[in-house]
Amino acid sequence: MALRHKRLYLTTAIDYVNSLPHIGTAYEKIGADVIARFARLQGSKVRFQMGNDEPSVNVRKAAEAQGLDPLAYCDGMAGAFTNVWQRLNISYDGFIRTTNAAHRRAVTACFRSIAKGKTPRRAPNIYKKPYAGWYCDACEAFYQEKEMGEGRSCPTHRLPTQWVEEENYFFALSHYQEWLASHLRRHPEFILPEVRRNEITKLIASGLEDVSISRMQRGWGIPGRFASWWKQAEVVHIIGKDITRFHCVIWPAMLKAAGLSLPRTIFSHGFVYQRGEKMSKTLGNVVDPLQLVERFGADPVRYFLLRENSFGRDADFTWERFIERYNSDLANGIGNLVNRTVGMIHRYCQGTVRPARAAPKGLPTFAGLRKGRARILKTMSSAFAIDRRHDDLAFHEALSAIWALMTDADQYINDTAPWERQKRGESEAVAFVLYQVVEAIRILAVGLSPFCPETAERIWAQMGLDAAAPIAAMQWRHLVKFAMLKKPVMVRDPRPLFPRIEQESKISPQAPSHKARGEERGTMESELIDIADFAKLDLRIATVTAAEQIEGTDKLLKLQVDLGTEQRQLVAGIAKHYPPEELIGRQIVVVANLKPAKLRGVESQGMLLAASQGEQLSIVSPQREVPNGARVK
RNA sequence: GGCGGCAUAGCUCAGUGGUUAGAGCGAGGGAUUCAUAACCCCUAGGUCGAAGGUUCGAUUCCUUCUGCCGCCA
Repeated sequence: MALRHKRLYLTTAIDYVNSLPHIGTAYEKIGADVIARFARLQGSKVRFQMGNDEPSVNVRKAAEAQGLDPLAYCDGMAGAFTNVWQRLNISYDGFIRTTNAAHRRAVTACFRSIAKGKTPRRAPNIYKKPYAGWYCDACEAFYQEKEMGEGRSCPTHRLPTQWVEEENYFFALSHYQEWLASHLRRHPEFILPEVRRNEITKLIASGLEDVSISRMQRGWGIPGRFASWWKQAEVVHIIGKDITRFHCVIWPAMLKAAGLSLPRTIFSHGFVYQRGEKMSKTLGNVVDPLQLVERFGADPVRYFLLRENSFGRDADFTWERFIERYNSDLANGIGNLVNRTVGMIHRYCQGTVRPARAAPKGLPTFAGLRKGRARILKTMSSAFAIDRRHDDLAFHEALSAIWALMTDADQYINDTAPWERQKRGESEAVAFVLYQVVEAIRILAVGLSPFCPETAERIWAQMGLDAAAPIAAMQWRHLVKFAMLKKPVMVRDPRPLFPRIEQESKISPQAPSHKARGEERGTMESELIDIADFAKLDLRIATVTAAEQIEGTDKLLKLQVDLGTEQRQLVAGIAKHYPPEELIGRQIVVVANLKPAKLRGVESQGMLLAASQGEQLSIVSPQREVPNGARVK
């Protein structure tokens, strides 16, 4: 089954608006968006629904803190949220706010039909019962005596709780226990991945208690918790693993009670950690998706999060890995492939790609093209198949299938070396090689389009493929066919899709304007070292006593150096910059406590320091002569 | 405390009851120049968390332990 349906109703959790979306919130929407886009690519009709959950005590407090009316505050947050989603290219069709009149009406109607109905045990779904207990405003929850800390403080906020007595409406969740259990047995794909399903299965088996659904006086607007639940009949619902319980137990039971159909699947995704730690405002390690998008664009962010892990698992965000992925996969990978291909088409084919049938004789065919396409089709189909055989949404596998074809294309180019054929006048062969590579890039772009829609479009435009058909018109089935081009197309000027992130910016990857916000303090600190780290280096002055080129290499020199107390042999990759004789007698700086290593079979007992940038290189020497063995610090 | 999951190369992860346990990234070397110092080729000898057990044989099965994580109490 799974996404083969003609219609897909896809929803995400609705977000609380007491703080701006962070990268974990974005993870959910990005994952859902990829599903939506893939389903559209397969020809399904998709309704992709997101929203904000507005009325709550915390929101009221946040609004008050800013001197705003709650609704005005929520209006502002709704704008802020949708702005982030738009910047991330989340293709939602509807954005609901729980304060919307339409939503209120729907909830009220839903509530009424629940109230009218009976439980499977023929009792009223909703009943009134006085309730009294210790209540925490911040959590909006009651606590048992034993759960609370000293002075009856709330266990999470450590704030004093209050004794509250109120008339409460209860939903008879306990009566739905058997029904839920059997639904789960019959429809294992109702909760995915399996870990989460098992948790819920056990929770249900251990017994369910009725839940209070009213908190009339405490919030503002619509009554309490009930407002969190949607009334819509959905097919696939994407949520975070923290709210599995509510969305997989209480919500389905209420839908059932209201006589509504259930979602086919509730998929519970993982979290995004920052350097293995939970992101939190107190730790100051919250990664702002907007900042990332402003600096790198939406696609690198989307790509990174989806490439690092399958969707059900936790992802970890670190600047190092982000930059690593960006440079190696995006800049050096897809970016460079498109760039070199477009460049060659300009140079060798007057900027024109011509469809061709058969390869000129003597030219190796691009065997990887067929194979790669088949693999992409297969892997992507199963990666998006949300069913019990495919427990997880394996976005990362889909991406690695796409990348495998990309690598093959690079290899094919190197093997056939169009630049050499061009010199030999084999223009027909050159044109055919490039035509096949364009075909590969076309497949890559379509496969990539759910993940990185902007990039797919840019590739499309740069290759001139939009002259044949807009990428939006591309369907999954177009990947099955080879030779889509009917007539020649002109490529545009090559423009790098992803400029490399250079080494320098590694130290502070975030834009300077954001530094002051102090949001990534965790990252900043971890990239600084303290004096003890520096002290680990044993840097010493030495004089070069002998130097010779290592045979069979053009970069390596073998040096003998006098460290004062001992002689050492070093291997240094500076032969292109220094003839051996120029080094003899010169003083250098040596890392004396470096683990020895063998380079081309020659042992190197340390390394010399040199400064380099681009083609320039200079060894580091003391400005005045000092005794050999002198410590550098 | 109960239940469950995980622990594999520097990093992120695949994987299998059996001759030499894999990939990507990083690192080193080579080759090359169409390209964003890129692409391509070669190089990783890792007690497969620890200890026992089952087996002709275990990283892969079982038990215990340790560490981390999740759910629950």
